[in-house]
Amino acid sequence: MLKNKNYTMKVVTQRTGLTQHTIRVWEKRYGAVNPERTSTNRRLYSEADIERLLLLHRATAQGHSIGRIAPLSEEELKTLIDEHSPPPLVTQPDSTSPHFTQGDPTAESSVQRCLDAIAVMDSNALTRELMDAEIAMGRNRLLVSVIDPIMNRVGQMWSEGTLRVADEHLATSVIRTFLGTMHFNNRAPQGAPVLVATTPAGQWHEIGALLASLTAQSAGWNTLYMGPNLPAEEIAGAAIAHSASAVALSIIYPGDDSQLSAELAKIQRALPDIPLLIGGRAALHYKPTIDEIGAHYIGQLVLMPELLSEITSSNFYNRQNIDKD
Amino acid sequence: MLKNKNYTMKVVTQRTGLTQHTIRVWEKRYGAVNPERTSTNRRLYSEADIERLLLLHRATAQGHSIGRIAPLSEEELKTLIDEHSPPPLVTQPDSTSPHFTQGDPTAESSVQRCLDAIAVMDSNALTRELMDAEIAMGRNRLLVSVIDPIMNRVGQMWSEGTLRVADEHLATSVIRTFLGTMHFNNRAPQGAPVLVATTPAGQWHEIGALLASLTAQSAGWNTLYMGPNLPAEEIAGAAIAHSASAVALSIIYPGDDSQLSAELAKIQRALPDIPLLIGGRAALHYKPTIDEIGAHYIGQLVLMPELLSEITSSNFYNRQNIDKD
DNA sequence: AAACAAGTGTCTATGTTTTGTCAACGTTTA
DNA sequence: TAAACGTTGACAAAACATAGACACTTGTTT
Repeated sequence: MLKNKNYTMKVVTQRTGLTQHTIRVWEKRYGAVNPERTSTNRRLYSEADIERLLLLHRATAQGHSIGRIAPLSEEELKTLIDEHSPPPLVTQPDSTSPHFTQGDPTAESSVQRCLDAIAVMDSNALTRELMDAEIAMGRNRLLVSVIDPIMNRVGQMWSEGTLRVADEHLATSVIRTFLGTMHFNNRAPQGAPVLVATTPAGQWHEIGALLASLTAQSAGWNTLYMGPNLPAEEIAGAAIAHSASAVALSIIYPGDDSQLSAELAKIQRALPDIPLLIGGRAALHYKPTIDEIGAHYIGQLVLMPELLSEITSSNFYNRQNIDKD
Repeated sequence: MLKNKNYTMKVVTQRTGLTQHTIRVWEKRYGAVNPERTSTNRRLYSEADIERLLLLHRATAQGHSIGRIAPLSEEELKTLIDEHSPPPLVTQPDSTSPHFTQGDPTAESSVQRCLDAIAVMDSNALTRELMDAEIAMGRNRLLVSVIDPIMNRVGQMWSEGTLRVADEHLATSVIRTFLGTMHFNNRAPQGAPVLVATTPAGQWHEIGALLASLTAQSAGWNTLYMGPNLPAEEIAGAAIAHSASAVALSIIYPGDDSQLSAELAKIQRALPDIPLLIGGRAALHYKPTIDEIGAHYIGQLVLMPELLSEITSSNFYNRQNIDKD
């Protein structure tokens, strides 16, 4: 059951992103929550109160008016928020289109503010914006609708020459830190399946692997993030040592094709029974290799949860050629 | 049963980061701990007491009120702290380092616990240990006496083959994240000198540059960390754009000598008036180049603050003399 | 289109509670 | 004797609470 821990005002503001004033006025005007009080009249919030305020914050951030949604139950709030976020459509990065995430104005404006911060090289502002976005829209949408688009956009601008290399590096570094911090909360459920996430030798960009690891975490997996540029033997060794149920690799840079293909093949050969998930911007270049060794290509991050649940549900053992129904 | 070693007040203040006053008042007002007493009324704290105070300190730093959490058990405190995911780390008043410690048993045991965590690939334990160490010994000592030694030791064990590559990667990744999070608290004093910290092209290991950046931060500088592997033109461009007073580079991997030497020379040529600080494990390999282009070699992280203060005092532009001490 | 009303977040003013710090002064330790 | 430790009482800053005013947006009515 829920332990009735009591949280003070300050903690609630930190966890919900709302101000003291707003929280009190929501209570007074709309009865949004009914916290306990101490003998000296201080408010004491429960875990459920915080959860509820967080949901209300997200819903209002999506444009709903607090007066209408304050009486709703938490279930209703959740469906309300889910209805609004319609991401799981494949949006091919049309190189001519400036619009990336259509249909999600909250995320879109957040992405824009992040790009602005990157443009002026204000790493603190970027971090702040990411933290706000996480509170306002939750982990999944942050990953799929904010960070993934930002990285795509940055990569695109970099290849166009619109963005300085230094900007790209700064952004990558800040986001790397942010994802690493998110990653720390690895609430390990005991019997959960394990995913090993990393980057094969020669591939130094970590963001993709971190995104994969975090996505798997919120799908209930236990993940082991190993950092970038890991040789095949080490990847295989770690996967075996931790009885991984899957291995995720990110490939960003289309380097020496033959060498990387050989690495991939070596990994799969060492782990014949473990599904290998391969994604990242340059993964498409290696599609033939991926198909040949029976690995799984992940074109978009949004598609990953589905694949993960397939792995856990079915006995997905060494089925090399799965022809979809 | 463990022999309860008894610690004096002074030790406890050092290890918890709390003041004498606070510790006593927590005991008196909230019964936070109940230390033994000597026959002459001096307090004697056990290891468990210190642990408990450490937890309380961290929880209060996250916004919980001491009066409310003081009665909680240590288990409850731990879960309370863990629930708080993305907090900016505690800003430690680390100005309390007048004497440099030679033996430093606190730091040594902390290093040992970190290495243990690395050996079993427990990234959460490693992170926790680093957080404890930051609180217990402050930022400066954490960097100089814990993290720097860990990285040296890991590098050494890696080259000896005592440590698996996977371990080394995991440790690097966790520490990278930790340092990145520390880096976020960049309170910018307006007129402070600016340091650009990065890694030249071909050098992918970030830890050294991050350490340099953080060291400069606690010396009062405003720093711009740019991530690894930055081409010479970009380094120069960033330094000029932000009117940097110095540029710090970390070199870990002794790669293609001629190419890196050329990069270094190019950087110094583009920035004739800006001091170039070069450190890292492999920096010694490039000593001739460093001397030739007039850059500064930093053999040890501890030596950096001195060099920084020399730079500020000599540059000393539009600043009036200080007549008060 | 203009005017009005309601909804909503923020701010100020004022009072109470909580909490860290300090001064004063006595005792123990090195 | 100087430094470290102890107790007590007092104080100031921070955190929290309430009430009311204000500005801004939104939606409705005239």
